[in-house]
Amino acid sequence: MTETRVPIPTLERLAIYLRVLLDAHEAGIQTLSSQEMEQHSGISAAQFRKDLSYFGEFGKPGVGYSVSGLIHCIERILRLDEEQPILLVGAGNIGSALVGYPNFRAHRLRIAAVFDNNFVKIGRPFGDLMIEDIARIKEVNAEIGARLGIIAVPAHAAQEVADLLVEAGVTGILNFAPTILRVPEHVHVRNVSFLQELAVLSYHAVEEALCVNGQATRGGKDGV
Amino acid sequence: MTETRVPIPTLERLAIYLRVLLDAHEAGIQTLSSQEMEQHSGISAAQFRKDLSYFGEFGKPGVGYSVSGLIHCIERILRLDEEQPILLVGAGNIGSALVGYPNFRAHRLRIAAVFDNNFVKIGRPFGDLMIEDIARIKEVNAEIGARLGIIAVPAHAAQEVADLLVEAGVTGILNFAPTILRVPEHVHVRNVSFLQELAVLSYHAVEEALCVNGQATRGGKDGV
DNA sequence: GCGAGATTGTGAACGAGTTCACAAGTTGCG
DNA sequence: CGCAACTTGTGAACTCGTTCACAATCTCGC
Repeated sequence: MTETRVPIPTLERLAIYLRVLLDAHEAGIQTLSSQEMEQHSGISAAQFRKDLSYFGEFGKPGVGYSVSGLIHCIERILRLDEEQPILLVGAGNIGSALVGYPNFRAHRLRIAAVFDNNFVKIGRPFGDLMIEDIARIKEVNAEIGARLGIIAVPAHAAQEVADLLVEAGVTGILNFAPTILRVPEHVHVRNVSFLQELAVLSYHAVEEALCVNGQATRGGKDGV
Repeated sequence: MTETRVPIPTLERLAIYLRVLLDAHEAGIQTLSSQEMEQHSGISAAQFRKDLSYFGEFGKPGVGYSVSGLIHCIERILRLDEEQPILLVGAGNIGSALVGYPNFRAHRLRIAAVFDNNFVKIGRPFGDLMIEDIARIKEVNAEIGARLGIIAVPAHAAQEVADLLVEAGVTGILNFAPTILRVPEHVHVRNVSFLQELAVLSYHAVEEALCVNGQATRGGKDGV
């Protein structure tokens, strides 16, 4: 148990490995080598071994990794070995998609409560939950004890919601609003931005199109 | 992947700069220094200048950057200077959230068509579009000419949809399905995975909780 | 017009994360 | 048992992106 800092990319990949392992388990496969993981995940065998080495030794030389054993280990590492309750703020389009997202269950993630500030929405059903008043978030989380929160509100309200989540005891925030959140040192934020993703693709997609035409890749007008 | 002269993190940040600039423009600010950008974006001034330096010189020493001028330049770099049509595949929860996402317009991204394979859904209205048969995607895109596609279907159907998108002429894919897509060399894929993001947060959130019992916390900046 | 103050653009130093390469461990078979 | 075929775990080399530091450039006030 060497207490080295784990790179964030490593954590991101752990989730990918876990998905591949769950698929393999489903398919009845009992053992997997790093080589096979490379084929299924697109991540190099060396990278896979290195990533795991941050946490310990899980494989057997000459054999590979026990699928069910490694599933268990990664789940423990990612704290997915027991149910993680999540607070969702924002009962709009994105919130709606999230409560209906079927893949959470396999990772023991569960949206435990939904909040909004729109008094028309408060009290209405949302998935199999009921929309609660954002003003009651601290009170509600005193019972739930969630450490994770999701912000799915318009940008102008995001910072205020973040403050409320932190106050309610949340230490990890998944932010769908296009804003930089300011949070205390001990709180972690990850942003999901469709626009950002599409912008990067937009750059490449058209770049590719220009390359195909044998044109210069910079500055010129694209011929119609 | 093709040769990447510009680092991908740089492209991701360009989208952030653009957002800050649009806000500043809205607020009537006409000039911005890299220092001020740092305060608004959380990205270091040096990083900001370095990022821009990949594409040319946009600022004036002693003054800073013209807000409207830089907006225009970044839009051109990201190919957001004229409307980008997008094909959306999957008229489920996520697709629904996407067509209702209000922030696309500011970036001139427009979902131009929605496809599904469920014959019950085909022909029904979806936002201000009508759901079309996935079988007709190539035919439809012959008119639209979209280079970007979004996959918002269950994992088991994602690869098939990717193949269809590529065949229809798409060169950039935003993938919401938890699967590794295999695509030709010239096609770029970006994956959006709620589970992955939450898994990373889960690790940190509980880690923090454990650290509270005696250990110092370590500040982490998350990419945006 | 000129010096003071501000800010950019960028080569160079640095560092985090990836890839490499190989010793050490495991299995199976003759 | 001993050798051949595999596979892991990991220090070391390397790559790529970030940070630093400073010359060059620009504006403003006097």
